[in-house]
Amino acid sequence: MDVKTRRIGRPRSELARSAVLHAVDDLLVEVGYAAMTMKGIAERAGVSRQTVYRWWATKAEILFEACVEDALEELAVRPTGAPVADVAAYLEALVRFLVRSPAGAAYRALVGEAQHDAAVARLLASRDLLGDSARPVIERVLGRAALPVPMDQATAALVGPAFFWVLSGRDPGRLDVLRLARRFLADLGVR
Amino acid sequence: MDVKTRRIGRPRSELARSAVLHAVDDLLVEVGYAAMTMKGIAERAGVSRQTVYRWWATKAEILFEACVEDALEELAVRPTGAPVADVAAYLEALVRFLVRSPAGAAYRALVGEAQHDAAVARLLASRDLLGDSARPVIERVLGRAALPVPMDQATAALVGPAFFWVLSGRDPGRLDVLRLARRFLADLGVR
Amino acid sequence: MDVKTRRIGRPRSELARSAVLHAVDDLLVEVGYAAMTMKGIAERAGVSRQTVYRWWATKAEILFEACVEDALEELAVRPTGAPVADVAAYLEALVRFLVRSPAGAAYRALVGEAQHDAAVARLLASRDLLGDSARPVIERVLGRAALPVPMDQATAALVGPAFFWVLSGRDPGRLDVLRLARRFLADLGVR
Amino acid sequence: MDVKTRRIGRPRSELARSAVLHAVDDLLVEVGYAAMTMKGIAERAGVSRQTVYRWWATKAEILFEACVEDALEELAVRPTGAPVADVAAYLEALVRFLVRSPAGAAYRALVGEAQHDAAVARLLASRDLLGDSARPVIERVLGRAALPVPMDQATAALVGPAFFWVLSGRDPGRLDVLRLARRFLADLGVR
DNA sequence: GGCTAATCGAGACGGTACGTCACGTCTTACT
DNA sequence: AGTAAGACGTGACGTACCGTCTCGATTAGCC
Repeated sequence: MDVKTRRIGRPRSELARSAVLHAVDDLLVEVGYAAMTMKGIAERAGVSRQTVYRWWATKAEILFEACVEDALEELAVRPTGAPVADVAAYLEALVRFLVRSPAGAAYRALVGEAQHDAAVARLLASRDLLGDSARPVIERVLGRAALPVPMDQATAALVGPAFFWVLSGRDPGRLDVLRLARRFLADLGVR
Repeated sequence: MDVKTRRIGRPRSELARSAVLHAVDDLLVEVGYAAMTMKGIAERAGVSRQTVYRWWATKAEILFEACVEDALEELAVRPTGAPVADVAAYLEALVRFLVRSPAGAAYRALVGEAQHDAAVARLLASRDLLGDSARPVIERVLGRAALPVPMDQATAALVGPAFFWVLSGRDPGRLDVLRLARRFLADLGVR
Repeated sequence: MDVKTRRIGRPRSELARSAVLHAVDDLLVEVGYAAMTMKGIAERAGVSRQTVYRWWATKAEILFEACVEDALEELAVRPTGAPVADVAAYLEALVRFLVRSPAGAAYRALVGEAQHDAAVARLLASRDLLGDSARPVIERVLGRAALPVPMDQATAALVGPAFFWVLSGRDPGRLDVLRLARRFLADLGVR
Repeated sequence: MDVKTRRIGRPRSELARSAVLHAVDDLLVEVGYAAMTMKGIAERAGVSRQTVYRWWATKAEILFEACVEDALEELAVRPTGAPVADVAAYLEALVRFLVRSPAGAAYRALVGEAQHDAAVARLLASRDLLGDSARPVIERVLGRAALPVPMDQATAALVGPAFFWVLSGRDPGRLDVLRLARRFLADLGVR
């Protein structure tokens, strides 16, 4: 540990930290974002309310910290060599993340909150989880070809339809991932 | 007046109803969704809290009622005869709606809330505002040609990228609407 | 009916009046005074709220009107000829009235309310139910003898102990009515 | 400090406690029992509503806590040596307490409430203020003589007439305290 | 081993909004 | 004019959570 960050006094309890993060994960699934309160998180974590407030200002902050690592992992797909398969696999992982994963539920909750809370919007903007996960897929299928549009336009084209499908409450099973993948590649000029 | 709609007792005050709907519109802009409370709505509307609760169970319900008509109007675009222009105009209207319009702000807030409130999700699902606005555009540019994919897939393809762009907090001015329109039409096989 | 008291318009509904008085009786027993509301009375009587308010200003007024006749009847005792028996019988009737009778419950409720509501106090003062019921008993046992104290002092001496006993929540069965009767008569100088 | 009384967490604010008790005293005099609300008490005491609810469930509980000490003090009379004078002085103190004292007003309000609220009845029964104040007077005038009746019957005989006189709204100035004292002593067989 | 300092738990504090209830008034149509 | 129906503004109810605060207890590094 860095000498500068060494501080006297009782060190922060790693137990308390992880208990809070797990409590948030659990509570999001059990009671939902709206019904999740700082008080409830503290009680569920077996930690005092003061301790929660000492380290996080809002439940959004806790949730964000709790879901970032999981999100990155769940959105990474292994390359197969076939562009269509790669893109389709990514889209499937994306839908699965948004619909099934606790981290995805947290992410959707945060996106929702960001629509009416500027602080949460800033928090989300600090880490473009979906864009960052789409970029390596796009770069891989392009190979050495040039990207005909800016990267963020490309990621929006790739991610957008699935994102809208899920967030507007449509049945995830009915999304035609393969067709979306083909369209996307055709548009990029791949194959 | 219709015999069926004749009711005994004091009739509902149209003044109170519209005052509440306007108050909700104003408050959403001024304080945002999260800080908007039933109490605040009642006070802003100059109406009793009880009256608000008599007719709406949640602020989401009020917001939904307040934004539906505006949304339909703002998302309707006049046909120009040129498919690319029509689609691009629709996308521009969609982005403008989501970003600038009070009704669009309400809609975004509701979509956000729907991510962690099943009742709001049901409310939104009862009226597919974006899908319904996209369908006539798609039908018009198709003319007599057949739609190669189910309509909801097509609307998702059209709406999704712009929807994601806005909800993920990207700069609306940097979205290449024309390119999205061309891609969409190419994919439909139009022209 | 007197020509002078004839009024134009729809005459007062006797059905509504008695329905309200009965509803008050029932509700006092079922839910108690505190939980008895004007709204509840109206609903129980099958009468509109407005009709209740038109004729009575408070639930105390209704209750008073509902209990006066019953009270007078229940507090009247038949003379036996023996002073001690007469007085004891009266005290027993008094305790029974206060403890068991619905009208007595109403009376106790009104006495209670009168302690912190001047209007109810005036209402009760307009009809000295307990004093009026004690007076004939006292006059009878006195016969032609003169009352050595003012009548209200005598009624207080007679009624007071039993009244306190019941209103202070003591067990009614443990009150020694016979002894109270003997003391009272001794003090009056009877026999 | 005693180990048992040591408590973790922030200790209860004595300021808040006494502010509430004083507020209740004041409000009873100013607005009366019925118009006294938990909200009003909190505001008058400069204390949050939650704090009031944390320590007392009803306004009756607050009132009871506020009046017990005062009542005991005001109902204690100094012995003079003369039984008639002692008893008469007690009755005068009793009437003064019930009619003039704020604590007495609180007591009357509670007795009233107890007639239609079982919880208040229990509260009052837990502390027989009037009986407890009468007992020492009775024991003193008795000296070494035996009490010919159970103590509660004796206290009822002593307290009852004055209690009834006041609670039935009669003019306190017209109560013949001296005569009541003489009758009471004669009945006990004193002198 | 004592001192300093930050953390932790517990829980009371003043606030504010919640959703409900009853209040008493009113506006309708009907009788 | 009286009535049933029912919406209206008002305001207290009791609860929940907010974010802050004051405690005592704990746990480290430093002298």
